[in-house]
Amino acid sequence: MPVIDQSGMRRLNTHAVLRVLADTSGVVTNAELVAQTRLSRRTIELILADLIARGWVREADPPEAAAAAGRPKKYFAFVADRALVLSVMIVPPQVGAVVADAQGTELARASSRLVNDDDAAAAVHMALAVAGEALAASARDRDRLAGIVVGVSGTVGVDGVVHTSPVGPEWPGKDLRTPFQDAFSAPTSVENDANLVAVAEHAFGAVRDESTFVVLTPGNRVSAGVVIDGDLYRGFQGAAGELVRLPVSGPDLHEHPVARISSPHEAEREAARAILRRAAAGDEAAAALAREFFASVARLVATIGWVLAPPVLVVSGGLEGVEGIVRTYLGEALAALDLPEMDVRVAPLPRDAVLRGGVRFALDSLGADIFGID
Amino acid sequence: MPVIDQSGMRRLNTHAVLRVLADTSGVVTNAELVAQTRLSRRTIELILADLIARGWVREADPPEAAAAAGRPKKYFAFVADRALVLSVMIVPPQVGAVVADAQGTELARASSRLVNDDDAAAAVHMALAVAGEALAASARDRDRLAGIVVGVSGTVGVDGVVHTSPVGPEWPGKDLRTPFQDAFSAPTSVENDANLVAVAEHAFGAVRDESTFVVLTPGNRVSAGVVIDGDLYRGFQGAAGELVRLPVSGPDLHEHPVARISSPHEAEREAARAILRRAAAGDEAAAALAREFFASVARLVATIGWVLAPPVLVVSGGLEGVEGIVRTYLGEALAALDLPEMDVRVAPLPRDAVLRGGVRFALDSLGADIFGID
DNA sequence: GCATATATTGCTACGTAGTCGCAATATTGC
DNA sequence: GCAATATTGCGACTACGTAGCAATATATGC
Repeated sequence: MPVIDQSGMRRLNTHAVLRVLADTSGVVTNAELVAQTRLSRRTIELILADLIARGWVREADPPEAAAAAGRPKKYFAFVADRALVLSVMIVPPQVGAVVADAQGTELARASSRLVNDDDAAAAVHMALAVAGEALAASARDRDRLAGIVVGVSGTVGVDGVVHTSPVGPEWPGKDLRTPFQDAFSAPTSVENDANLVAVAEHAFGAVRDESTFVVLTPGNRVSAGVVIDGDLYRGFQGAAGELVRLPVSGPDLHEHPVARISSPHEAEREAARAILRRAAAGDEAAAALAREFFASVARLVATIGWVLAPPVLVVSGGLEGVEGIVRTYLGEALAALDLPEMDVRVAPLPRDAVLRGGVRFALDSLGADIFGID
Repeated sequence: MPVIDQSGMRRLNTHAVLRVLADTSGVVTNAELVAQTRLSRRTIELILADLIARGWVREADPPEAAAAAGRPKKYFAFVADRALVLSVMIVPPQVGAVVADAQGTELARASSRLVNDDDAAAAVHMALAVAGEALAASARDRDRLAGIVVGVSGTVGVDGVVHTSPVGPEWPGKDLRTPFQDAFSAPTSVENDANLVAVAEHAFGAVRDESTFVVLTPGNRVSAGVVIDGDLYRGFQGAAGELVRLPVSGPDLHEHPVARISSPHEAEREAARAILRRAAAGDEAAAALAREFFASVARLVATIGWVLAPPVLVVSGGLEGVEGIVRTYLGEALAALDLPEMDVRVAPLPRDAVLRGGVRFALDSLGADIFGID
């Protein structure tokens, strides 16, 4: 049980004020902060004075057409770029990086492509370069960097070491935390890319309204991101949701033509989508493939359902433009199975899901640390 | 984000002191409380004075042979029975109740047997009577009752209404919360019995050292209790871990003779155990049955493993006296499968697991409420 | 039995943080 | 310009935790 003294109380209340500021886009007044924090105006004033001194808040000009009788309000604005986060993606053949401020606003990005998926050292080297590029492009002081998140295919331990990888044999055992931590001197965490997709679906995707859900990306890169009460659940060695080796998938599903729907290679995704479009257009051979594939996806959904019973399950992946077809075939396949009550949603990946999820995750996991509190 | 003022700070610190007191069996001194809470002695003194006035603490006699140079210490004792919890179990044909104090010490118990498993109304009636009996036997003031937990077979919504039941068709739809809440006027929650077993394994069973684990009770009453970061995970409508309808179980597993190992009827459990003992003694027919059953259990373990990757999975159930045999057969079956890294433990049910788990769960879920704080 | 050593208590003084409320102030509307 | 008004600025107050000194109750040595 935590105990608290006056200075701890002040830290807590300062954090609450900063949270409100960070969640507000424009300028705020004293009165708004009082209403949202339930602290007295005097306390808000004192905390704001402190935050201004520490560079987190600045007095702002009143917005247009904000004139009323009485003494005019003071307006304050959050200095969002006083702290930055870096979100890096290493999903061969793609490498990317985004720099965002403490509000999650993207300030800069950079990306590149790898020539050889399995060359882990080259991939890390490229990712470091791309991250440096994005940081330079943000034109912000590097020592404002408060945290780094690296999203990568495969399972990763809390120590940032890749445990298993669908990419190639050179990846397991690779430490992805240290290079970034050393290069940019900021606390770094490494996460499975599907987990970051789940965070993205939560923050700006199909489950904005939920706090417990599973995001399933079916296909030859099948995996699931599990969020429970708003927190990612990783499992031991990050292996939660690693459904590739689940017996129900069916032994040769990974070779299935439609399974390429979740490939990181756009050409393969497009080939899979083409099959679905042909199926929808009446091609019987394509329809048979689709039924076969989604019967297997449905078995996965049922398995997750009976083990975890998430209120909501999102089927996400390379579904741009074929959501309707997916919904139809998956719905048919699900109807044939015994399922617990749950809301199965089909959604395309939010744009830049891994990188944007990484930004969100970095901000969430840094918590109060991003403000330099406790 | 929570804000806090001085009175909130005092409540928090009072709670911390109460927690230390509740976790301590004997008497404590001022100095011990200072060391454990990191509050100043003065603050401890003031909080203790308040707690004495409110009846939670009394000054106690010094323990034997506690004489040393200097002014003698003051000793304080926690008045554990200032608040009580009631743990009720309705697992036909068994009904039971335990009354415990705020430290979880059992003060009284009562139990009975039902004649007809499926008569839900009679079962509730009986459970209310048994609970009243236990309360009377505790010889404590009834208005000290701070919370009630009812453990029942099947899935239960957060509203205390049975959702699905392995017992019989009369159970789904039955509201189990209201009768107890009304009869004893205390906040009541209804939980799946396997979940309470998981809590018991955590508190005094095979996973005392873990905070994330799954407790799997295989057999015809197969179900799993999922604990994540120390908290029970229920799933939508309490359906998490409801593995009965999972395809991998195999269609006729529920009829399997060894599956009776988790029956609530002792005679059936004994019959299943007898088969395992015969198998261990060299009976080939029995061994074949055992292999068949544990192959199916192993598939369940693998499924849970790939979905959740719990660091630890406990196989629990009516295993008294046959743990070794179970370990052997399960070990063999697991070796034949592709599993994520996890620690699979075989453990007998802790004695009175459901009722004792219920007591623990009641205390945990009441949190600070049991002390009347916030 | 009395003085001394010692550890703990009882209590006062103090600093910090949140709240309350009054007077000063800057603006609009007439 | 003057009244009306909403907000600021700030002093007074209270609650809580902390620091530290003096009083106190016991054991021990002579």
